[in-house]
Amino acid sequence: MPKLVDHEERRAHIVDALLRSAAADGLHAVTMRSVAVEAGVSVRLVQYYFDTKEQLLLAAMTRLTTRMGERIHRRLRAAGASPAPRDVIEAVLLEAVPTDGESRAFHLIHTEYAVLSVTDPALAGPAFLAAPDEMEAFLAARLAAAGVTGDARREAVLLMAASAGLGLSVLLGQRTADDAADVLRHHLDRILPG
Amino acid sequence: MPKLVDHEERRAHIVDALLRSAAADGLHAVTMRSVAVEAGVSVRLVQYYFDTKEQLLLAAMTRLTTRMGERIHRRLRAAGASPAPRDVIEAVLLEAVPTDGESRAFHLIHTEYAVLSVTDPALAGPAFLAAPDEMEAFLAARLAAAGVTGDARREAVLLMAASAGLGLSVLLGQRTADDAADVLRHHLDRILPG
DNA sequence: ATTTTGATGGTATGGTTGTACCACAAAAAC
DNA sequence: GTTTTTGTGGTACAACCATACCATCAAAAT
Repeated sequence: MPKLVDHEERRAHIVDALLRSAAADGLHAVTMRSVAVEAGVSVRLVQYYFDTKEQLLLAAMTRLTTRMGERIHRRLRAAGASPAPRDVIEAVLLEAVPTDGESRAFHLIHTEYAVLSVTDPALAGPAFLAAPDEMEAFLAARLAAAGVTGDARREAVLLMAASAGLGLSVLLGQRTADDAADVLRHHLDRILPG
Repeated sequence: MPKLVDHEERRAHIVDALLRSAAADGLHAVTMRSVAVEAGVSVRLVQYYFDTKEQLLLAAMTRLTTRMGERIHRRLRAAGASPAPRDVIEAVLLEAVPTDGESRAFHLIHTEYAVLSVTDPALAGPAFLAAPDEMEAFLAARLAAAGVTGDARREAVLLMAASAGLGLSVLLGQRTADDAADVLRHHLDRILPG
C-alpha cells in the first residue's frame, strides 16, 4: 500500500469540513463538491472515505453531537473540582445559548439536523433523542440535589425546553445571548433555594 | 381574455399545495414540480403565478404565519367573549404545542423556514421576528393583568421560549403533547396567583 | 371581424448533484 | 521481482432542477 494513511483522521478532517461548510451556507446547501473544496481534497476522496452522501451526513451528525457534548464537559470542568449543584445546572443550560461562533454554528447545524430527522427516515430514530433524554435525567438529579421543590423531573423538562427555545431565539437574532442567560438565571433563582 | 380567473385564489391554492408538500417531505424537498403535482396544475402555471421559486417560497412563508395566527385567534374566540387572563395565556402558549396534524405540519415548516432564514439572505429579515415580538408583548400584558409577580416581560420571554422548546420536542417525538401541556400548565400555576 | 391579451400546456436548456467508472502510482506482500 | 492492495485523481453519466421559450386557445376589446 502507499501512504499508509490514518483513516479515522482523514474522516474527521472531511467531516469537520462539512461542519464548516454547513455553518456558512446551511446544511441544506452542503454538497459533495463543497465539502471536498472545503477539505482541500478531491470529490473522489470524499467518496472513498464515505461511500455515499447519506453516510457522510450521518457521520457528521455523530461528530456534531460528540463535539457539543465535549463543550458541555469542558464547561463542567471549568466549574471546578466539586462545583455547587447550581453551577453545574447553569453550565449545562447556558451551553444551549450560543455565544461564540462555534457554538452558533453547532446549534444551527444541530437544529437543521433535528428538523430534517422529522421527514427524512435516514436521519430518524433515537439518535436524536438519546442525548437530550440523558441530559434531562442528569439535570433532574442535580435539581433534586440542589433542593428544588416539587417534581424535579418536570422542572428539568421545563428548563431544557426553555434553554432550547432561548437558544433558538438567539440564533434567529430575536434576543441577545446575555438577555437569554439573564432570563434563565432569574428562573433558577426562583426555583432554587438560597 | 379567457377564463377571467381570480388570481389571489389561484395563488392561495398553489401555496397551500406547497405547504402540504412541505409537510409530507420537508421544505427542503419542495420543488416546482412537486408543488405543481400536488396542486394538480402544470409547472408552467406555478411559474405563471409566482415567477420564481424564491417568490413562491416567500409567499408560502407569509401564508404560513397568517394561518398560524388564525389558529391562535380561533383558539382565543373559543375561550369565550371575555375570557379570564389565565385562559388567554394558556390558549396562546398551547398553540405552540402541536396536537393535530395541521398544527404539526405548520410548526415543522415554520421551524424549517426559521433555520433557513439564518443562512439564506432572501428569507432573512424582520419577517420572522415581528410576530414573536408582538406575541411577547401581548403575553407580557396579559401576565401583568393576571397579577404575575416580578418582571412580566421576563416571564413572557421565558414562557415563549419554553413553549417553543416544548413544541419542538413534541415534534421530534421526545415527548407527548399532553406531557408538554402539563409542564406548561404547572409552571403557570406557579407564577400566577389563585 | 380582427386584434389584443390573459391563461395555459409543452418542451428545451443550462447548470448541478450524487455516484459510477477508469486509470495509475506507490508501497506492501509474496 | 512480480503481484496485490490502497490511496488518489479525473471524468463520465444519468437524474433532476429552475427557468426560458414557443405555441395555443378563448374571451375581451376594438
